[in-house]
Amino acid sequence: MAEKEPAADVGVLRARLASYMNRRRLRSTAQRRLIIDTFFEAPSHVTVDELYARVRGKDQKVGYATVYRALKLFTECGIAHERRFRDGPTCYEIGDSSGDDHHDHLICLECGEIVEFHDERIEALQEEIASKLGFAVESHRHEIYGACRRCKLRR
Amino acid sequence: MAEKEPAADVGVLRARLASYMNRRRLRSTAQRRLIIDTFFEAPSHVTVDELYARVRGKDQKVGYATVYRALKLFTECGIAHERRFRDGPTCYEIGDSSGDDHHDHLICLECGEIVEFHDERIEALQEEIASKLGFAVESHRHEIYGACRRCKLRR
DNA sequence: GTAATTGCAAATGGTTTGCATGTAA
DNA sequence: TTACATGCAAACCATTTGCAATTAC
Repeated sequence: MAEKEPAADVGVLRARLASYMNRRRLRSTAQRRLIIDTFFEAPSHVTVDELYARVRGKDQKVGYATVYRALKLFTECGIAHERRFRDGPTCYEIGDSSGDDHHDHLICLECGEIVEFHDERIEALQEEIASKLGFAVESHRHEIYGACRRCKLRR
Repeated sequence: MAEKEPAADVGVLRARLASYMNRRRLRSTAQRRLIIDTFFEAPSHVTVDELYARVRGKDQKVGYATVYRALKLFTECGIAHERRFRDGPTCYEIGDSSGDDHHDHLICLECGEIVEFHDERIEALQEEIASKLGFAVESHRHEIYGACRRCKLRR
């Protein structure tokens, strides 16, 4: 898994966070700056523990709760998304800068690799099914579990 | 939500449980019989708390852990399935007697109603997407959240 | 009689919160 | 100066487990 893919436009995400914090009169502290920088450097899906470990690697004094609170803040302002796959721990993914970044996930059951996908045909079928059953779709979650290429070959 | 839909063939489910218990030399106790009967009478998706309350309604002495352990047993032998929607509590659904009962869910965000669906076209698209990305599909989870007919009208 | 089962209470694991202290604005 | 933020420990919640007593077989 690459440490850093093209990277959603980090500048836009920083701006969105800044604007949200401004509106709410929240403060820019050393810890928050450290956590946000660390979050952007990390792989696109991190657990709280992983992020906490990375943050602690740079500053031993940051508390666990602070990382939790920061991730909650990032989630609220839309620069991060909470994901809970299977029974695994909650992980956070860096949000797309467009603000409309819906996608679904393929998860490798062996190595944990996560690949994103988006397919309009499936989206359309969902709408069709929902309306047939009388539902108005608001959101959805679609996860496919299996073995990634590498793990398939390894066997 | 109906208390009881046509009901997956309860007899078959009971037989599957019995056979599983036989194989493992597990015992038929009053508590287990009570819990299984209560589970079959309940709506098709119940949380542990709901089931526990129903069981307690019939026998004050049954412990919480016993209900948990029974549900774990039902899940292991395939007559029940664990589902975790959104952040809500884990709920258990009565398994289909056929043993091959894959389906996905539409969940009403207002009243919690759960409707099941299955669509071969989506299944096929999943396979297509996965194989394009090098994955061998093992299972999936697909949940659509929105407003059910009744809740849409109520607004 | 032996091993599985139960009920209780205590332990667990992940997450949140209260509060005194620290600090950005 | 005055909220907001932090770090810690304690609280929380859902779930699991250890154990002595009970019960099915």
